[in-house]
Amino acid sequence: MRYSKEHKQATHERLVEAASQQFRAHGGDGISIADLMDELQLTHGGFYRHFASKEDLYAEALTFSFAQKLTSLLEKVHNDGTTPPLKVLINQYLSLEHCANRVDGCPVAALSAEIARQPLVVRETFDQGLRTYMAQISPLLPGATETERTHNALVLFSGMAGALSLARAVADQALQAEILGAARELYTKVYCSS
Amino acid sequence: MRYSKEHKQATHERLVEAASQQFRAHGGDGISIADLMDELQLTHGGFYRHFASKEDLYAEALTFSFAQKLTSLLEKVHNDGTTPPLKVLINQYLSLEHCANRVDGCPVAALSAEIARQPLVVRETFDQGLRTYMAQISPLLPGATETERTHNALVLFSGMAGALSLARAVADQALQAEILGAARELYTKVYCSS
DNA sequence: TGTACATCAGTGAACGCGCGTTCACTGATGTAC
DNA sequence: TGTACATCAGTGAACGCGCGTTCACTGATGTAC
Repeated sequence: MRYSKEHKQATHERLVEAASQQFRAHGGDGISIADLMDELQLTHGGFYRHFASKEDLYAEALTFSFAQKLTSLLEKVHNDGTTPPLKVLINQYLSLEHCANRVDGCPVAALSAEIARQPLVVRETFDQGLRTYMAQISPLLPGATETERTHNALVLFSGMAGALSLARAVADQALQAEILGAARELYTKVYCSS
Repeated sequence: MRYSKEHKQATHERLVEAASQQFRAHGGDGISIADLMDELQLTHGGFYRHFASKEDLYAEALTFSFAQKLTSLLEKVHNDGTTPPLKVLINQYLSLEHCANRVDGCPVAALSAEIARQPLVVRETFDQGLRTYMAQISPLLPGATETERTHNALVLFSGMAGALSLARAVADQALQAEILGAARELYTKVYCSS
């Protein structure tokens, strides 16, 4: 073989990571396979040695996005010893920084609307990613039972994703900050009061 | 003239309404001008007698979507004399019916993610639509000042839009109902307890 | 009132472009002998 | 150890398709005389 086994795997992973970022930033229709391959300094023809279709890549990239965002969120939670974990999480999710960086942002905020229109395979991948996401977050939430904590996590995250998505859509920067601030305030009050 | 003045206006309005529904259901890239014109039983060439570009139509359709959704939400609020207005609003917004009917759904839930990637003109139209939307809804919300009520409206609506969008994305119907139910419960508790 | 002309919403072919996907080919390296 | 062959990640031209947009044209009706 021209390339080692590790080389193929590495290219595959680089593709998934690049796609994960570009899909979050521009949506599934917002970047072409040629653009992605360009980013890795490859030509578009080679794409199909790694994936059966663009949809295939989209699904893999989605899983990657969930995992990456989860890691980055929890990392900052653990690095802050003084502030309550959930408060760190909320402040980080609803920050101007997260709002500006769609590339590394939460896939729920960036993609849930378009995923509703995707084929079943993609939507099932989404379910799986969401469930893992929620399972890792729910321990930080109030609630007597796991069901209750998961429900709280689902509502908090869908709510924050909605606020983030709205803030990103809005043209007026003052309104953008207002949305994020108001959401931060309310979710902190509701979930961090205990 | 071949057609009366009213005829042109009528075609224009039919186009905006059809586009408003199709954009909400399929996203801005999800339907073509030819599809839209087909729906009105016209040919695609005539489109440019009514709009300078697809983007132009998108902006007009967005304004229409806000107005239509606002009307339909408030209508049901006023038709229910017994239940508290805000509770009617929440139950309606987070219903399985709204979840299933993207065509007549809230533009925030369907389009905010993609509007973040639209040109400034469209985003400014979105701002305007959102402000009107919020101004009409805020009187139903708790809060001592108008600012406080508007903040509450922004957080409630972005939160509900996020929950709706997530429920639509999810493949598992049980999870879908769980998300809507949990969100209904929390928002009712938080905003309707007074 | 009747006639010639102007208007313009709508028609449908055409253009240019980008996209997802296919395919014959390349050539460095692994493997068989 | 050295040589011939097989492999397959990556190349780049090509295909077919759908899309937004343009444009010369149509023809029913409004308007000028």
